[in-house]
Amino acid sequence: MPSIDHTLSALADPTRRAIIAQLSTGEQRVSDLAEPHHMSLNAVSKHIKVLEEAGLLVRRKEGRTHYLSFDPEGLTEAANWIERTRAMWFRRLDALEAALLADDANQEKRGKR
Amino acid sequence: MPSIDHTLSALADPTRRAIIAQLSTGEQRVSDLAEPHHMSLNAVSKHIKVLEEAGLLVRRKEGRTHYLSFDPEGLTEAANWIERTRAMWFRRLDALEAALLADDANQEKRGKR
DNA sequence: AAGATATTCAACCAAAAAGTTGATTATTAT
DNA sequence: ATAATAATCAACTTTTTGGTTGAATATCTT
Repeated sequence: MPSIDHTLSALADPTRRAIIAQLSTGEQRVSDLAEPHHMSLNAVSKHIKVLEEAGLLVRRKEGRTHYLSFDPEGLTEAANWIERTRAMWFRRLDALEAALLADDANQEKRGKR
Repeated sequence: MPSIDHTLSALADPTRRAIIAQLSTGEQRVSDLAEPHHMSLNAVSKHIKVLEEAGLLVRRKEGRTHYLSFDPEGLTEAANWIERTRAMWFRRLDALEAALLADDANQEKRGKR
């Protein structure tokens, strides 16, 4: 069970986000994923491992080659946290607005009196 | 201009997410934010700085005390990245499904022949 | 003017992250 | 059987991170 900590820190690295983007067209081998990045194959292999442990990638082995694909399920917890946080904020804003409106109404009354 | 890297790695720390949660009820002083965490005030002060630099918090100084509040705007870039990524995946799934349906149709034809 | 309070700055430390190179394991091709 | 290919493992280095303590700065209170 990958935690939200893992997911978010996995996503915080640009190379890893690039790898995810590379998988938009479907599964890719480790070497294919590594090719565009100017760093060793080993380094990319490690990035893949991090993404995998974060639940963002799944690996399918076929002989000596490993095929990686993106698992969107890995994103949901993080996405939910962000949306919840925004929502809590908008509730706050709404409350504020309501308070302002109530105040306006009071002003109105006082003005008419 | 805080990058998405900054935002995501800021959010990857549980203490920092907790701080954001603490701000759901409105602005708080540094010491108030620090109080529930079992670590030094200095440590929390640093976490706040990280969140601030990531564009997730804003600081208002009033005399010697600093009031922090959450800035939901800081979340949008990260939220967009995640949503875009999910969307790109669902497009892929849709394409796949379409292909399968087309295949089914072919099977159907062949069956009837 | 002193002292208390709110906060940051600076220097340090230990652990984790991101990269490297070299060796190892498995699998496939000649 | 040998050699080539696909990938990981292991050991090491450098940088970054998350924490500490102690000193400094700024403001408020008496």
